Amino acid sequence: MQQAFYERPVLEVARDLIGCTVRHGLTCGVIVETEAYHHCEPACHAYVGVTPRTATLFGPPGVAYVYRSYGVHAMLNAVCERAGVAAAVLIRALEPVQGVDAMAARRSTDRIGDLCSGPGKLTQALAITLQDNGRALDAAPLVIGPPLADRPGPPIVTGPRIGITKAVDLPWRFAVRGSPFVSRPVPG
DNA sequence: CATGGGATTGACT
DNA sequence: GTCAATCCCATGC
Repeated sequence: MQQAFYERPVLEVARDLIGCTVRHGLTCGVIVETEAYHHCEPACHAYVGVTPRTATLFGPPGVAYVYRSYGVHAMLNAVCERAGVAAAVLIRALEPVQGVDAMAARRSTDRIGDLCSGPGKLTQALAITLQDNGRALDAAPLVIGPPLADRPGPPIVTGPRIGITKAVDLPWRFAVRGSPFVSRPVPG
């Protein structure tokens, strides 16, 4: 996926990333759930402006923004829109495709539906860490690629974002309708 | 320099 | 359903 793909309105990118693949090392999965964030709304980390933490978000598109949540989990985002505009798509869930054994070992479970069904789960399953922050998303070891050739475009549903306390009503969450691999069902 | 708050998860009642 | 773990960083003194 080239930089021009990410240098667009973040809501378009969030929708278009559904069905794309995320690969880290030997593990790979298909994106089934995303959320969009933009510095114009208070749920976004970059709402406060440029800081050491948010510098990645204000930088060029097509790179990873990885941060630690609740002191425990790493969260993977794809930086979008032109440099100077902070926006990103949070990758919230994957359908495991390749390296399932490695994912199961890292996650300490064999249940396929529990390997990548959440933003903290998928980074653990794919071994994505804060070391990946700022890394380009079009070259090894961390690559977001186009949808697999043998897969039709899935039906997509939208809804409010999960786990936030501000701007809770914006319908900026996207997911594959009926997918068993999403973190939580989309209302409606 | 001290403090408070998370874009969550898993274990437990 | 409740709740603790745990750490980075933004903010304020």
